Amino acid sequence: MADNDKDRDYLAHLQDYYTDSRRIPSLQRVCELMGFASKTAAKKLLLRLENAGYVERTPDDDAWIPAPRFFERMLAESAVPAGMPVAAENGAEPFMLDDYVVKKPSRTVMIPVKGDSMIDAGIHSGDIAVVERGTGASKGDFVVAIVDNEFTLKELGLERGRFVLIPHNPAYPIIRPQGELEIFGVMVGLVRRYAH
Amino acid sequence: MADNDKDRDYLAHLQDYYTDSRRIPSLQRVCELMGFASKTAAKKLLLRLENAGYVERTPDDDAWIPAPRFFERMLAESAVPAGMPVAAENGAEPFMLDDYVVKKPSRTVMIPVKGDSMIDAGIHSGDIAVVERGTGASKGDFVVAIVDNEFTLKELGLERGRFVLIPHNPAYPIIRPQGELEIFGVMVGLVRRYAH
DNA sequence: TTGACCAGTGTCCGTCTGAACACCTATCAT
DNA sequence: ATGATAGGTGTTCAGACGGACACTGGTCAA
Repeated sequence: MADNDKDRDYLAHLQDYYTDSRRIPSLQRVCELMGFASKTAAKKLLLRLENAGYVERTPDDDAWIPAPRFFERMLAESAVPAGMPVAAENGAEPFMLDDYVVKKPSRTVMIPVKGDSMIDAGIHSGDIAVVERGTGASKGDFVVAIVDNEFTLKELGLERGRFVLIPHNPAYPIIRPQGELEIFGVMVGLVRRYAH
Repeated sequence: MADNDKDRDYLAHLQDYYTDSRRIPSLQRVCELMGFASKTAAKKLLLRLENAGYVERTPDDDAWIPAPRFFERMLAESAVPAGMPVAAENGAEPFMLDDYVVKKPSRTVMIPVKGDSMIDAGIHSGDIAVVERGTGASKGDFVVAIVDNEFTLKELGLERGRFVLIPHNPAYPIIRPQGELEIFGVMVGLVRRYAH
């Protein structure tokens, strides 16, 4: 009932196709992708995947669309490569990147990081900060504040009862806002991409 | 050439449809949605939206798919500073992070980072490395290698014609493998979560 | 006034699509 | 041995789909 090895491979092909084309292909294209000779095979495959929770039908029932599980990735257990590369896939559990880092989608925004004021916290220029708005910030949180009409990512500190913004880079000074400190949101995650 | 008021409204309908069905509807359904009587109107609308960068064709040119601008949302509420950095709202498209960091789903594995040997590169213990397998690694890439039957994340260096593994932490030595260097994959991304 | 432009109409047509059905053939428990 | 099950083939068929084309009616600048 669950997905066997072959279906897993088919699913991988579908996922690759989806990242390129952002849609589930037609039955004919599924045949081309998987090497099927008959559209019936493609349809049965999709039904199997639907049963396993990877794809579903639109509300109007006129097309296939990815279901949440479609975007699962494999999380390896770093401790055990166990020699064989294949084994790494065995010791892996499903993992959803977006769910991992985004808890409140409607209140979450991505903000590119500029500058190196947080470099000592492992936050580089060009990284993307995952920021949750409307959440109460407390001492020690990394927050995106609005200072001088600009976004600033800093650690929220407390100094004699007043909030201050602490950079993680000795070259930058602690910011002590005179008026009210306007906090845009709390940083809940970080995403970085390595070009290569 | 840009979008006028009416097209803006049409786009909103399309976006609503997309959040329900996660696909761009067929020309006929566009007609139903917008109240068109002729499919030609629908097609021309899509062409206009394509021109404005909201939708695009699949690589195989056999269907419409949303383009990046399709997921734009006005961040209008709450006085946003002028010249604010490009903030992509999530909400409508819950899978943006995944797109951002994963290019080849079938070959991508998430591996939790252990230890602080890459701390100077902004990679902390507990972070999750996004690793692409089967991609040729070259000097300067961050790679996951298999050393002593364990995963190791290091920079791939070249030393007198031999590959070496360079940690980004002065407390760790450069690893010079005697035999063949077994490379599991190339690090293409990083995901971190801040508990709060 | 005129003409260009553009959103939208109406219609035709080839083809791509998905549904349905009969059939084949490994695998596997009985 | 023998069914039953399940993945896959081959074929037919109605209709949905998108492309193309001629046309209409507003708007706006010349």
